[in-house]
Amino acid sequence: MPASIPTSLASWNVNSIRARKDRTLAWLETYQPEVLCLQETKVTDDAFPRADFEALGYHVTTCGQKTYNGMALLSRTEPSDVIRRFDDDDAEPEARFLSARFADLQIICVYVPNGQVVGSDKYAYKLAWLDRLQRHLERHCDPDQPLVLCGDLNIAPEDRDVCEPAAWAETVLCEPGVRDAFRRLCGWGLVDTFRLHHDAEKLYSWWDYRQLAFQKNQGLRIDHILVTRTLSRRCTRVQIDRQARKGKGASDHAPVLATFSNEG
DNA sequence: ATGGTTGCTTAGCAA
Repeated sequence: MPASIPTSLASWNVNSIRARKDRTLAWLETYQPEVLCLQETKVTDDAFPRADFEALGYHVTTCGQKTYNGMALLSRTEPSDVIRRFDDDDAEPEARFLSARFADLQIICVYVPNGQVVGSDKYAYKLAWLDRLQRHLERHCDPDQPLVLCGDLNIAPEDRDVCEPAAWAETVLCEPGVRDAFRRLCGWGLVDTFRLHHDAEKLYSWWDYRQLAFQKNQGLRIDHILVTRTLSRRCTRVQIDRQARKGKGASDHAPVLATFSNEG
């Protein structure tokens, strides 16, 4: 078993790293994952509060922009082969794709476009973006090698991932087009680690700030850790940390944490 | 009831 396989890896849409810095630092100290993939950092690379995370012993790899989107990879070891934005388009204005290598392990962190409303220009962009992600995997990655694709996919893959499936069915998080895209990613060779360990369970990773959605548990599971076969065999546990969504000053997303063993 | 909440940036957008 390669030594580079992390014992644990997490993904969290923090909805601004500057607004969530203290919560993120505290969470890291508690769970101490090998890698934490952040989305919606909402900050340019030069303004990312990297020193605070480096002080905890993490390398900080950012792919940010002003105001919107943005990701960061916090990791115990330093990555190589960092790719920011799809490498087939240097002009891509939105920071939504960050890929890095840790020895023989490839990690791709994504913040998939939300899409706003089915039928809108933004929704067409979401579907096109998901196609580009699929193409990236097909052209540049190997499903037989250790690879993690994680982040805010803005897709609830099945009805069991949705509080009220009928009410959400025609929204940008659930309608058939995005669920097809999710299935195509899995068809390439990815496994939804959460469903390895939670079958019929309805657990969510995002709750709207409005209408007391969290208190009423009106959520959806749209944040995912997908892995190739060689890693799914070693995935021993996946948790969604609801605790982190609680209280004033929380992100509207909870972190997802996957644990791996070195035994295959 | 087309609302409501949050963050960034400062009235409006995105989620």
